[in-house]
Amino acid sequence: MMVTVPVTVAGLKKACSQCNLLELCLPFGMVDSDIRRLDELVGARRKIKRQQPLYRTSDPFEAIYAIRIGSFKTDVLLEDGREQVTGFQMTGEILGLDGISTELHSCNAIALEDSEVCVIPYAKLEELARIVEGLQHQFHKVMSREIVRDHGVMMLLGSMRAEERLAAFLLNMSQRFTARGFSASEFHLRMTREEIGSYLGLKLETVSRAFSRFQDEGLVAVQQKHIRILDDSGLKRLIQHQACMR
Amino acid sequence: MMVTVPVTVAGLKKACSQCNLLELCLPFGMVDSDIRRLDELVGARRKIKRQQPLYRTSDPFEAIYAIRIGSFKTDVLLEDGREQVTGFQMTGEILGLDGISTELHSCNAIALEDSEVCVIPYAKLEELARIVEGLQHQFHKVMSREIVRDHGVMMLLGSMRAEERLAAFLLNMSQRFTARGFSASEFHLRMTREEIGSYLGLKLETVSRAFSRFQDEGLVAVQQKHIRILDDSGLKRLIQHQACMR
DNA sequence: TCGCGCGGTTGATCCAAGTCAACCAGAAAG
DNA sequence: CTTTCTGGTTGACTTGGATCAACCGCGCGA
Repeated sequence: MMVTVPVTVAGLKKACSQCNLLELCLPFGMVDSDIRRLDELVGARRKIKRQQPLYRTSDPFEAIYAIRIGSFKTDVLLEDGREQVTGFQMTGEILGLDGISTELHSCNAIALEDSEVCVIPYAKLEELARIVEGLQHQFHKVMSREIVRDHGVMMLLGSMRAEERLAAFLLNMSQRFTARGFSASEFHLRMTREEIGSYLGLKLETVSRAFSRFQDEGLVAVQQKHIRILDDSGLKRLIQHQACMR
Repeated sequence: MMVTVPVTVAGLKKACSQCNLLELCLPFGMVDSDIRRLDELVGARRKIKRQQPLYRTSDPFEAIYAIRIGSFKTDVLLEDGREQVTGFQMTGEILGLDGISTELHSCNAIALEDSEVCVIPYAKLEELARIVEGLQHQFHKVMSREIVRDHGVMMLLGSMRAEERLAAFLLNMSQRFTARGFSASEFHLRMTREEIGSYLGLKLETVSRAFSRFQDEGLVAVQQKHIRILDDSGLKRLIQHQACMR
């Protein structure tokens, strides 16, 4: 059943220049005068309720989205129902880049909690990027960063064992929470064990067991979705521990 | 030991407009008049001998590369020596996009055979993309396509079993050879079993065994690197066969 | 307040892929 | 022509993570 998602066509100017997500989002690294020109770019904001899609596979592509509030997962589905979570996105991160290539979205973007995004109409973005050099450059960096991130996930999926994957995941989350001004050592995961498992190429039981083992070893304190990292360097060591076996 | 790679600073104009790779490469979908403007973009060509790097992790990023002749692999290395092959690239495909985000390359690009690339200085590309709308759009599509491709690999690594991964790999190679005017059913792989394994998140023995099983089942004829696909739809079926188990 | 259901944990067992090891074939070097 | 080396195949055995199943506990709605 298709639910129409409320669209706030707020005539709000100053979308970017007054946003405190600046240094995490598309405008990062742009000069103030250029950022002011971005304000005209963000046409509207859109609220997405928990578990609802921002877009779905094969939806026509018209815009990319900057997360203002909340968080998302992206996933691809195989015909037989298998799901692969391809990423988790937090405030300031950009969603929808997958759609540019075919002008259809190639994955689903689902809100992990009640969220809000800035809608950036793609045609407008290209137009403005031709005029504002800083925007062009930043946009390319955002896409490139996504490619680099994906390579990291491939490394994770292709070459690491279960505990290494989870350790890498936790350190990555910690680092991203830090960048947003939250605690590096204590945070709340928005996704289920199953979603973490899908992202890491593991079953939820394996994720759960790895969490328990980390807890036993005093690396983290886990209470459901609430995580406290007790031994950051222990987790880091875990990722490279293979070194001694070669 | 660092080997200086020969750089042909050919003053050859008409780089793109006379290239028969057109419809596979960056200019795909651009109008003729725009393509002619691309000619000034391709500064030089560069030959890379088999096994030699086009660029390496943490090399400064200055240009992206279009493959004219030959093929490459890209990989990332972990401190402990583990290698993850992140992709195999053929003629017309673009290398180096990973470098835009940090202005340092984040992977190694190694020639699988004696190869030649067109060097596209990145600063020049951005400049021209601001003027030539078609170029801008194409370039974005190329980056987006890379992101979508990466998501496919994640699906492969995260959710598929060994034989499914190899089947998907073979079908993908077949499809890309076809696009280049070669036979869809008979081709020569340029990479070793170990490289295929690294790409697919498997050990070379597992790759070898899967090849043998495919051969036994009459799906393909394998003779070292020479592959003949005998039952294309059998391979396709294999990828989705999980459906019946749900 | 109680009961229900979803998400999470834990245990027992199984199996796909990894590991280790021997061997083979073709290409390159002497 | 023989030797060597690299890449590939195959077999025997091991193992990490999947599977199956029971159970727990928190949060929510009646």
